[in-house]
Amino acid sequence: MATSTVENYLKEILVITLEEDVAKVPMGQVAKVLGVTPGTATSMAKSMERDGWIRYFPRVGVSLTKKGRKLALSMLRRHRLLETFLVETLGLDWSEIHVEAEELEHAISEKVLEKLDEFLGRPRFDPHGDPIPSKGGVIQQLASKPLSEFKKGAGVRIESIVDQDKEFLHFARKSALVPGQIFKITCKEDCADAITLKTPKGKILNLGYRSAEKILALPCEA
Amino acid sequence: MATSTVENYLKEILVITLEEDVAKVPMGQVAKVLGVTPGTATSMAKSMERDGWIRYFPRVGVSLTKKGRKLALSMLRRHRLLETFLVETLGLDWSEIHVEAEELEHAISEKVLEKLDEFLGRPRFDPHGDPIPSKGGVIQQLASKPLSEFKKGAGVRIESIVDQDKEFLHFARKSALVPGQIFKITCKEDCADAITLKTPKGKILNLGYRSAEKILALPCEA
DNA sequence: AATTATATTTTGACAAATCAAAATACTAGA
DNA sequence: TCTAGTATTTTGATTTGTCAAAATATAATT
Repeated sequence: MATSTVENYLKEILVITLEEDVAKVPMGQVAKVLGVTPGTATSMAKSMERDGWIRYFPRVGVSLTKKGRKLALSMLRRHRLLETFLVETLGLDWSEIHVEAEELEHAISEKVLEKLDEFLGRPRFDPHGDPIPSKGGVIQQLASKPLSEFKKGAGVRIESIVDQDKEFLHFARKSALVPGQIFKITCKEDCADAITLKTPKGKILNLGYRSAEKILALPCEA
Repeated sequence: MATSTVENYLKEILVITLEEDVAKVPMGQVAKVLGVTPGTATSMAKSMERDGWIRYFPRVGVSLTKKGRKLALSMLRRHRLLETFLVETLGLDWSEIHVEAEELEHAISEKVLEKLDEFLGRPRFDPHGDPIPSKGGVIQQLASKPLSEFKKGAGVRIESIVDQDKEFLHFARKSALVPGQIFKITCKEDCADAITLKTPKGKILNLGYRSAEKILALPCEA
């Protein structure tokens, strides 16, 4: 049985692996996302390798074993289903759910999770627009990319907000930068690092690249 | 901040205090309900006293401080609200909810709990019939007593099932021994340690004292 | 009261998860 | 290639919660 610390390490390693599409995650990054010192991450890596959760390549990084990936996916499923529940059923604020789900995901059993999934109508995406892994551990990976990487004139559908910062999320929602929302990129100026979006209704929105990089979107017919 | 181990100790000490109406809970009993060795309970008692959760009387037992009682009541509230949610909303089986709530109660925040309470319509009793402490920490204590302590001819209303054993709960439900159900005690034989109940509809049920002790009831007009 | 039984406490040990700070290895620039 | 800077690992220490087994205190029985 994995402790909830181990579950956290696994989940974060998986998320980085998926998001950055890398094979091995360096220890520094692991330490950073988990908020521990590098030394702690190293010693955890060793004990997790001992228990068969990950492979540890000294001075290079870690990757998930089959067993580790399975549990990591299960944690991600829990996390995202719980976020969905917190928003859809209990009406919590978008910006609060991450922290809450972070705690609950370690306490909810498979059985309760299944009931919850059923109760929610087996959603495929969480409120941030991220895909919810299936019970069997299949995760639908979308080829979404940051808003800043689209070309002028492109139609986009917001997929997810990378930055979980409370204030940023608040701003995003105020500006209709929510998963599912469709925009057209009407203007893009690399030198000024500015991008201009337009909703189908004609509403205009200006973003700097720093913000545009935090918003993932899919190409779509505008 | 209390660890979830401390939360468990506090909750169990409170439950014993309420159920047995005693001032101090001996260490042996603490150890037993928490499933640890007596030595562990003693050392926990010391550190919990150090942190102001309980008062520890060597060779006698422990009692809750104001601060400890407050947290214990909050844990009990969490536990019972969660049990209610698991049964009412997710449709889990009566016999499964205790274990599940035991985990979730440490992970759910005040904020989520409030939303859940609202969602459930602010219930006052959990599925076992036990009172749910209010947000302010008020718990409605009923003068219920074991079925075995009523006299022949008495009318009783089942209040709760003490034994959380899966099989016993199953049996209880099958036999209509559920909170709210009304019976009349038609026969009671101390020597044979047997008790006979009758529902208003005339259905007959025989119980040994061992079982009858596990079922709490209130006197009522039969 | 003396002995036996039971409950509680002590002691010494352990695993998990962490930190700070020193040591080491790697990388990139000059 | 050498050096300076960065990333990683080691080392030694700490806290929490636990156990087993020995020691001690209290209660019960004869």
